[in-house]
Amino acid sequence: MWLIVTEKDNTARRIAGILFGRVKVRKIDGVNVYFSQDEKNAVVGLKGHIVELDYPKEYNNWSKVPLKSLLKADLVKKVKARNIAKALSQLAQKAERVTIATDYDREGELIGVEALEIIKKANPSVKADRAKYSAITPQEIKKAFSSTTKINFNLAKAAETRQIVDLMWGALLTRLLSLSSGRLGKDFLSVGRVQSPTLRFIVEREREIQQFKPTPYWEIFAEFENGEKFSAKHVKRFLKKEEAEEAFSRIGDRAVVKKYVEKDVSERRPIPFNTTEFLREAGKFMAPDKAMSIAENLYMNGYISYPRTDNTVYPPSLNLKAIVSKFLNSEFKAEAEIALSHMKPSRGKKETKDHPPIHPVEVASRKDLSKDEWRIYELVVRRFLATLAPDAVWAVRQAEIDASGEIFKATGKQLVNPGWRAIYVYYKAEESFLPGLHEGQTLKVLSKKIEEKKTKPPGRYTMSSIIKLMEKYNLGTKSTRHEILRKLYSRGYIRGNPLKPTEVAFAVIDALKKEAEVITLPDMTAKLEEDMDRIEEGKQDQKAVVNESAKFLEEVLENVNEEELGKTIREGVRKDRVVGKCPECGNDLEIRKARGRFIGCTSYPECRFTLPLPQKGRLEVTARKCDKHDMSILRIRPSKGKSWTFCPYCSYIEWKGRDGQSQG
DNA sequence: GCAAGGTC
Repeated sequence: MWLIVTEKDNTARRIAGILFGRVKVRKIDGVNVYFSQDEKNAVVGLKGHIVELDYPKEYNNWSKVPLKSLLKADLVKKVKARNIAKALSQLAQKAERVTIATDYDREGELIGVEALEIIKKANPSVKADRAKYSAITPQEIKKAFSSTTKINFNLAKAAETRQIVDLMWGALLTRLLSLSSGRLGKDFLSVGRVQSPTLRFIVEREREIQQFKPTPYWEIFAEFENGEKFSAKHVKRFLKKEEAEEAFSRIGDRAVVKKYVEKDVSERRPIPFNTTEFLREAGKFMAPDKAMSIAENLYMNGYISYPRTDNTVYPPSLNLKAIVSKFLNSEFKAEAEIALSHMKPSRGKKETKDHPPIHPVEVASRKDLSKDEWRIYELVVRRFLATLAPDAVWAVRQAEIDASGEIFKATGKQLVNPGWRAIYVYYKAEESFLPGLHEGQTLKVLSKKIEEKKTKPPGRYTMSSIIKLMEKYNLGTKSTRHEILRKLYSRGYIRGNPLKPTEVAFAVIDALKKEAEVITLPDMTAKLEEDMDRIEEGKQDQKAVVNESAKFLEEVLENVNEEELGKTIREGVRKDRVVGKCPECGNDLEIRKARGRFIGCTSYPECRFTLPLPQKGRLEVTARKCDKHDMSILRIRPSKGKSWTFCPYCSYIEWKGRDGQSQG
């Protein structure tokens, strides 16, 4: 038998369809296997990595295992998907040839080799080869399977090295920080090659905001008239009040048009969606992890294409016109017609061969989908149609006006041909008015005003802007970035959106910068990429790369002052428990634990002010404050049901009020 | 109970 192994069930099914025509599906150990009619060929799909690298059981007790021993431990491969491993072993016994047809990239090569190792154990004499394809189309698949190559074990080795290095650094530093600060169990503090640099970006932005000193400046505005009224802004930003006032007083009641231009400016249609762009846009109304899971669902149900892609260029094999035509019989009829009138696809900078940009594949109707699913589906449809539509055209007018030597600028923008904007309705077209003028024309100055403003600190990152930043620095992959963010939330490192780091996050980043700064920098990923390339080329071996990491980490352990490290982190943890100021003595109020949890004053026993707290459910301090009491809003996440938020002081007052009534 | 990477 010829056995073909793909990265996931879905591609197994499609490849079997292309290669065999008619397919017999049978479940082996609960796993779909796609056979040809004569059962001489079979395709089976994995679930990505089916084995996981880990420390042996003896290393499980964090408190008892010396950290140093983690550096010398032999890692083991634990089977994660037991049923798939069993199915592979069974199929292997009947197979004389196995073709690895996982994704054509580094991680895919390792995923394939993992499966091959299980197969070889069951049948050592099986012959193995590799099929490489970059699109699941009949031509491409047939070509790949008629011209298979050798398995690239060096490439798999490179991916495995990444796993070892990530685990080693992650486990050692995670345990070091958690142990020294006493944050054990579910409260542990994680460290990693991707999450820590990401967190550092967030922490450093917050520090910039905290240290920001607003400086005042002055701007001058004026209203002019040539029959029609319009306003304009002085070209200069004044840093001194006196200068602004001098300029202001010079402006008389007449002005002259110095320059005037009218032109049509076209605004390019948006580029096709890759995962990052998609999550960024969905981020306007939905959290990225939710948007991602909905997109996966829509994909599984055949409404949209594969949502994990870096590609922003439609491949020529994609029949765009056929897809657009489907929407002529849908509520997007008008939009589809605009696209069909043009049909010139835009293209982004990134072109990869793995998957096409995200696009709809089937027409859905509103009643087939939940409300959120529909919003995501609609976004994908509108984006797709917009990428094929004509550019938008704006009529732009620009004027420079001289008012007694003071120069003002005014612009008018009017959308004359909406093009793609009629389809992609997520950006508002902001129009502004300027009447037609001509150079040398005299204007009346109707009014003038001077405004004091202040420079503003940079904004916090949002979920979508941080994902964009991660992409820029090559941190994580299209499939993991949103999960890294989720991790930062669940570790209590960040709160809210825009992202606000907690005090623990500050403490963790400060501690890491002092003890092992490389783990907080994107450079580490860059260096690892270089090492992996060299391993793939056969110029570097795994051991050398792993030893280099071990040596560095050993030095960290030798130089670290655990007591001091623990102290800084514990101080951060303490600050995160502070919810506001005590109304009786003005000291910090914090979440405390005695028999149950409650809010108490830090100057206890001098001050005995307390507030009650619900005893059940996970308690979180949110980034928001109550307007009335300047106290942090708290959130309870019950084990079942929806989470809810409250101000501890407000709800205490309310509760006391009700109590008073029942007694009186 | 640790990482990041696949996939669900």
